[in-house]
Amino acid sequence: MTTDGPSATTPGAMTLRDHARGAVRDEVMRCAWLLFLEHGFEGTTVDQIAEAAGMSRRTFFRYFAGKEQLVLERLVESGRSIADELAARPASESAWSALRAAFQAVVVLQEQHPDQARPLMVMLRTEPALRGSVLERRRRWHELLTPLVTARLPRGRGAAADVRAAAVTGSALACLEAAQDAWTDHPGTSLPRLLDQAMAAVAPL
Amino acid sequence: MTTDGPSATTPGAMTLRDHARGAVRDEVMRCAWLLFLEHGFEGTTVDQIAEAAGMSRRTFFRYFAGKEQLVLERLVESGRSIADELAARPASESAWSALRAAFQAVVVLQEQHPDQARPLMVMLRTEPALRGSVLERRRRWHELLTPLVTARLPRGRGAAADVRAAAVTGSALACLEAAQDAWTDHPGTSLPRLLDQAMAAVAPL
DNA sequence: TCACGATTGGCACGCAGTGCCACCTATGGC
DNA sequence: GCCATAGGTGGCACTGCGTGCCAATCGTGA
Repeated sequence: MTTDGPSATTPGAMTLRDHARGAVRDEVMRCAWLLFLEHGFEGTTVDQIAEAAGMSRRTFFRYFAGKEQLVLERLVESGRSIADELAARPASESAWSALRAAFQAVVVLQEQHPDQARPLMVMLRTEPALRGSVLERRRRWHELLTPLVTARLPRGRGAAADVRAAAVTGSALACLEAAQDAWTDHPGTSLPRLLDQAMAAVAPL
Repeated sequence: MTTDGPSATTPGAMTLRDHARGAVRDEVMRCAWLLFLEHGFEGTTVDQIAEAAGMSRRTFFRYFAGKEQLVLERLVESGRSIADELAARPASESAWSALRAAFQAVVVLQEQHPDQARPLMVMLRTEPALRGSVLERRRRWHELLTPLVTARLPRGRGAAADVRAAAVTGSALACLEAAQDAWTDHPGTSLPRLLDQAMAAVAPL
């Protein structure tokens, strides 16, 4: 019994239980989100979430490893899509340009649903307890993307190869964050445009 | 009564109490560090730290806002020094080069005391509870450095100016982290050299 | 109908952090 | 010397998160 959802080892085998489990998870996240919007993240207790979702506190912890997981869940999903996009870019493309292109799907998705994305962004920066989750997301995306970036960099040996790919990946993610922050602060701006400006300010696209 | 140490509003007025308070804080941090090395961060309880330092649990929380603070303390200090170095660089220097130079002091200091720095780095990456602290440090450094970086960038207007400075600062910090990570993983490497490689891989120095 | 596994909920922990209050101690005025 | 005051200290109780354990329950198949 894990809290990771449908077993990742057998992706094709979605049993009836897995579907039910997924539905329950979605419902809990929906209830929790409403409470977060009303009372904030810290101001909402697990007991309240469990009650709103119609389950006991103990059962809640069988579906989610913790309260943070409710927020983290949404963030980590996009990482896979970025990695897929990056892998699909032509091999001739530079790492920086490929990363910019790989971010496009996430950025567009975010801009299409500002009513969902903006409150989330605000909450992530407002609530101190959630700052760890942001780093966690960043870390996982970094882990996912770094090997793909390595392939697009001139060959190096030893620690030099590692550090370059990590630096490029981390910088790109920093640009993404900067763009998202600016977009959150300045309503009416275009997120893809901000991302272009951010990444162009660091290295030529 | 705060937990921020000597009152920041009157930096010159170090009363006798402030000195005593500082000494106690140092001693608690020393005791805590020994326990962290032995049992890990999560494996050490506040009660153990308080007992080792010869005070009650309640009193501990009057000196530190929480257990994380014991680790965070050491990290945030360096931020001021980086900001000072950056402000002291010639105005003609590019933002990227100035940032590289501003990191030098911290990087050299870290390399001079690997026996202290390495376990800290390892702990920061190993303990999930400390990941939030890392982000917190990063965030504060970012806040400190961004305005200084803005001055070294070509003029922009509105959100464009903000996002560029934030992106450049964030990228530089990402390079620093990448270099520190590689240095932690590969004993015997030169941290300043790794930082050069990291930053050069993103933008020309 | 029975047996089996999975889910659930309740209970009791341990740990972090906080508010409140009583105690002690150092300092200064009388 | 005596007392008043302020600040440090410790104890107690409380909320909240997260976990281990166990009994009750539900669904499924034999």
